[in-house]
Amino acid sequence: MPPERIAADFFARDTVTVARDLVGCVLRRGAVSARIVETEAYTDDAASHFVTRPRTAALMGTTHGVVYVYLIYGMHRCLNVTTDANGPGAVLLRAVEPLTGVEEMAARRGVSDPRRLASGPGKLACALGVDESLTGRPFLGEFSLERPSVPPRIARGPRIGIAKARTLPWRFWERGNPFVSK
DNA sequence: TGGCCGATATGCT
DNA sequence: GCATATCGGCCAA
Repeated sequence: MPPERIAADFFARDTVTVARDLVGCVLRRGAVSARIVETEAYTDDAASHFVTRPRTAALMGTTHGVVYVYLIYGMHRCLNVTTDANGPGAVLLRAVEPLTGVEEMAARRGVSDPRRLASGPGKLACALGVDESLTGRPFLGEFSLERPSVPPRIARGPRIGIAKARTLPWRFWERGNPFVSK
């Protein structure tokens, strides 16, 4: 039985549900494939770019299944996919476990330790060769996604690196997976 | 383990 | 003009 390929309506659903369901999915881009092990949901909460960057993150409110990439700290990029056909939302991809194309990711990152290739949002975007030029493109035009063959053990807790809305448990990760960010 | 700091787009005063 | 940001690498201790 072949793995189930995800279609665009996957992203039309509630943002927190999409964030949870993305954990364990296999992400592909060219020769690179990787298992998503950590995500975060952002909607219209106080930490969301839909609120703090209403102009640049407007596509959170007008689209779903679209890539949103932003620059942070002047040098790191973060990869998001917009969600929810009925309201603003996006999911931040925070960490992946490399499966194939490891040399390509290592070359982009300048490190070889697999655990350091994509165990954080900035590292992930770098390893996948993602930059701001992808913003606005259909996510499934740039990547493909497959559902997990076996359901992952998912944990949840507060999001990382934010000052506001710190109590919302909208970070999801695969429990025990060593490729989750620290 | 903890502290420091880079390098820049964005939004606010 | 200024403070800040969904971070990560390096270094001292």
